[in-house]
Amino acid sequence: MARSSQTQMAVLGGLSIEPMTAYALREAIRDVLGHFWSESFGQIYPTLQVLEEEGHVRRREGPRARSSVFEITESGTARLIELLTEPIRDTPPRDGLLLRLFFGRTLGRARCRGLLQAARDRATQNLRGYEELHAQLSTAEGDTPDWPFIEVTIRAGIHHARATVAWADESLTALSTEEPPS
Amino acid sequence: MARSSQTQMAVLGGLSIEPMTAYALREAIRDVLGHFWSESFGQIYPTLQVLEEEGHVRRREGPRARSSVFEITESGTARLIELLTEPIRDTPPRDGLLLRLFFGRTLGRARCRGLLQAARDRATQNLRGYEELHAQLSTAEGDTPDWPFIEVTIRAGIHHARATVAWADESLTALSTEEPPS
DNA sequence: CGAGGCATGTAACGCGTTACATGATTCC
DNA sequence: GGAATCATGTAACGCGTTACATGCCTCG
Repeated sequence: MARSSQTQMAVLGGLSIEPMTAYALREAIRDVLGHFWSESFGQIYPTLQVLEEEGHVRRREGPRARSSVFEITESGTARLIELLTEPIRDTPPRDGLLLRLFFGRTLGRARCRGLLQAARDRATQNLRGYEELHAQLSTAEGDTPDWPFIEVTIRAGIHHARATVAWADESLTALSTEEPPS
Repeated sequence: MARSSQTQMAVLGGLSIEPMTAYALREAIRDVLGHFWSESFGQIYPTLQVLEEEGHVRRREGPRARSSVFEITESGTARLIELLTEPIRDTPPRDGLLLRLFFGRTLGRARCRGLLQAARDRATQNLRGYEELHAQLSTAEGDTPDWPFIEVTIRAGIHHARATVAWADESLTALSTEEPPS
């Protein structure tokens, strides 16, 4: 009974879609899972070694000398389902933007508006990113069984980005006056 | 030039609104900042000691023996502004729900729908929580200069909760068929 | 033949949580 | 007088990031 690992979930999950090198796995996580997940090299390599020892992944010769392509084994798939079924461990929230806005009286209205505008810009940019990602992946993966699930995660990003834009607009209006109304 | 600390920001910010004991500070952070921030005892106490040594907070006799009420000093306010002005350090995202849904093919549609339904329920519950919080604080703090900013953070929660509900509904529909369409 | 990207790993460090440990006060 | 809550702190541990260290391969 190995202890639970979120990194194992992401690694096994990635390999369940397609065998890859550790390097490619990291890129895939960054580019595709990037808006809701992250893993660093320092986690991925040791995790792959552990998974190999436990027989959950198999190492094959890679495209170059000293490079390896990893593929998931049957026991790895079982382990993945086990991990996926575990209760979600929610990380304590830490939103630096909201924390700053909360203390907006001290920070000042002008700076708050700056932060809100920046957040709005980022959100619209993200929105475009999601649309690109959706277009790109729907042609590449559109007819694989993974696609409907991938799409769900992208649409989560879209919904949240839109909500952020609406909230930022509303808040910019609310904080528009330089001095609070008497 | 002390190193940046997110905990210092939350602690000084809390005390900038009202002097409190460490215990009350933790409760305030949990109850009011809870939906976008968290601090644990293990952080709050050492941070208060550091801030006291640096002269950013002052310790006064508390309501009981061996208890202290902390209040922010002038240099503490300056330090708070300094911290508030620092660029936002965004924590790498880690959304366990989206990670599981992404690997939904392996997890199975039924379980995905379960997760989505649970997320939807939680979001509607949060929504109610925000409304309560809004009502409660708007009477308690409604005419303080902090209120407009507090309201902005609550409305962020409301917007995101609504977005989550809409996304969950849409996704439940998308994943409603037991077998993928041929 | 050099720059940049592919590829693999290790080690140190910091942040933050959890669990532990203790005691005062209030309310029933 | 006992339970719950207020109150203060410490210590160990784990997770994850960052920085470091190394080398191959391809393209221009």
